[in-house]
Amino acid sequence: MPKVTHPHSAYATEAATRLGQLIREGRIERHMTVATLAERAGVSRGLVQRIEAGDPGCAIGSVFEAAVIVGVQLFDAGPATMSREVETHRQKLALLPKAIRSHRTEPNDDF
Amino acid sequence: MPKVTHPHSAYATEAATRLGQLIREGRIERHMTVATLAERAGVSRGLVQRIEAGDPGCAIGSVFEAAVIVGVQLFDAGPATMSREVETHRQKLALLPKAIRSHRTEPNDDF
DNA sequence: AGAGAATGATCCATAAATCGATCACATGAT
DNA sequence: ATCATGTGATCGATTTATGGATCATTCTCT
Repeated sequence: MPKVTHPHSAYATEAATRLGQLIREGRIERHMTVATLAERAGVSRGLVQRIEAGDPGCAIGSVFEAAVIVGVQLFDAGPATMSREVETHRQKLALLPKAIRSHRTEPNDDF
Repeated sequence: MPKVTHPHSAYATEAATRLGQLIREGRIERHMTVATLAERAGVSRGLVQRIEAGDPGCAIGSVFEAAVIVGVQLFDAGPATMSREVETHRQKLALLPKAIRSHRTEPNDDF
């Protein structure tokens, strides 16, 4: 009996695809070869190909690294402001509850 | 001699951290437990913890899946528009060159 | 049209991620 | 203060991703 694996939602899958597109687009704009991008990112050429294809199994660190190199902006924060952004939210998170108390009700979905 | 692995750039690392923050924030806002999010995303509780901690080794599909569930928007496209976005850019990419000719010059970085 | 290079796919070996269970501790409600 | 439970960490076993090599094809430039 084959093991059942949980499929990803369409949105998650498409988001990975979209990021792959952005990376490929950025790479081509910069006249960069797949092999060159791979070397710069410190990964193999095959992995860059899977990243650009939107393979959901790729490590997020490798994908983001490739994105940075070809100039893809992540979460509305450029390389200059990302640090500050993280620090700001570290404080915001400190104010939130550390543990969630089960109300035995359905999780709140309306935001 | 230990094998040398390529470290990620600060920006890539911080982007993973930032996404983890967004996910944790979204989860807490919805009064969702780590275990509940894990179950909904089809991954283990331990993996959700690593995702929220910003571990760069996590599969991008699992991270995005968790993000979707707690309502984190990815690449300026909500669940309703992501499909169209991908399709639009598929055509745009088709117009770009399929292979990059090495000019024997430095890759173009100014964008 | 021809040559050289980039791309994409595949295979195997190895490194790494993920799971499931378990434990100690922190947290929030009563 | 007490108690139930969420959280975070760790361990071994297993699945999976990744690297490196190779091959066929497609593309770009001359």
